[in-house]
Amino acid sequence: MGRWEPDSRGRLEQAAFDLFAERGFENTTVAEIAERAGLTERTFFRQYSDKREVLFAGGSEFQELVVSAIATAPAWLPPIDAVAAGLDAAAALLEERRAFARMRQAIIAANAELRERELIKLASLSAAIADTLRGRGLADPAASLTAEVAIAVFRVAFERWLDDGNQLGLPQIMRESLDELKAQVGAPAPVHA
Amino acid sequence: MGRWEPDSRGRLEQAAFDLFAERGFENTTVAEIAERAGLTERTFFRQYSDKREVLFAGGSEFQELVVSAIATAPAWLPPIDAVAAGLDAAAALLEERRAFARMRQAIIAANAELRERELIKLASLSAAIADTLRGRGLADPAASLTAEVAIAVFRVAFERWLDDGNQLGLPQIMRESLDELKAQVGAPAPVHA
DNA sequence: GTCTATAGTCCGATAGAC
DNA sequence: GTCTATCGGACTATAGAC
Repeated sequence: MGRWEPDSRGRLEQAAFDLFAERGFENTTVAEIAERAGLTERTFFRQYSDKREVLFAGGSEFQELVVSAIATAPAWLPPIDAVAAGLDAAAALLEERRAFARMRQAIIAANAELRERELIKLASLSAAIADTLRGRGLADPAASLTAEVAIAVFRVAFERWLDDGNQLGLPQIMRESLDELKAQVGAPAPVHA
Repeated sequence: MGRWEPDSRGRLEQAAFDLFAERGFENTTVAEIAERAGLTERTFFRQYSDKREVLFAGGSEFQELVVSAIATAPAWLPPIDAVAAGLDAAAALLEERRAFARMRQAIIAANAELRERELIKLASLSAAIADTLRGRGLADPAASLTAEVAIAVFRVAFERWLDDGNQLGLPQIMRESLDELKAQVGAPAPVHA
């Protein structure tokens, strides 16, 4: 046991999440978050590069899960199907945390700065996926494009899953979205005169 | 003629661009931009919601160009090909401003906040494209997915065009990227045991 | 056009763990 | 001793309020 209460990170994240949910991101100061966690502003900034980052702390584990699912998919799978395996892994994880995911997404949707931060996290995930695909022997630009497609499917499916009173599970929505995309992209180009 | 020098927006944009290029985004204060443009800090913030926005002022015309190209594409074109027409229009515009585009992209790439802002502008473009596709009668989620694919192709092609000593023109790189994506997504899924 | 709150940085001090 | 985590206060620039 140290001089201080343990798990300062967890306390900061919990406090931030609660306050953002209660009164919104911009009506919450870092000082208030720190105070609720029994810490100081200075400690907050030592743990998180900025105020937004506290909401995205879990992202790196998520990224590792997706990347490792793609990396360990059978070598004979075409890239788009390896990527589908990554989406399955992501879907399985999120499926268990639907209530939390919805609250978190509501906080993010309500604030432009948070939406920006979310996009850059997805871009980072896309870059990591592209890297993994290159590791499977896929050259650029195919690797980057396939990774972007994965993110597109994820984003659209995730939103549909949270949105309405959708009865379907996320894994299934993911697969349907990927099929829909294949249908669109594969549409035969008509012959012009 | 008014009491002040004309074109305060243009002067602010020029001053900001020059200063960002010289010493970087974060080493430039809004006060310095305003001073170089012969205006005050207050005037800057009346024109632009924040310091980053001055670099993205031209974005709305770009968006309108792309959207109108998609909207006016022949109705019998499948969505993915209508979107390709939009990419052609974008490519033609940028092709003429390669030097400017490269400098601007270098400024953006050097700063995380600017990269975030760029991503949200692309997300807004994606939403506008999806809207246009829905106007052509394409239902969701196909409209959103196709729009995301368009952005993915644009992003990858644009980067390749600026990157190396690439001799190819942007329109051609765009088309090649779209074909590459079609090849990846259309790859037949193998049959498992 | 002035005034102010907040984000975020920098320097240093402190106190336990190892 | 070294390492690491906390706290304190002063400071600048952004951005919004008045």
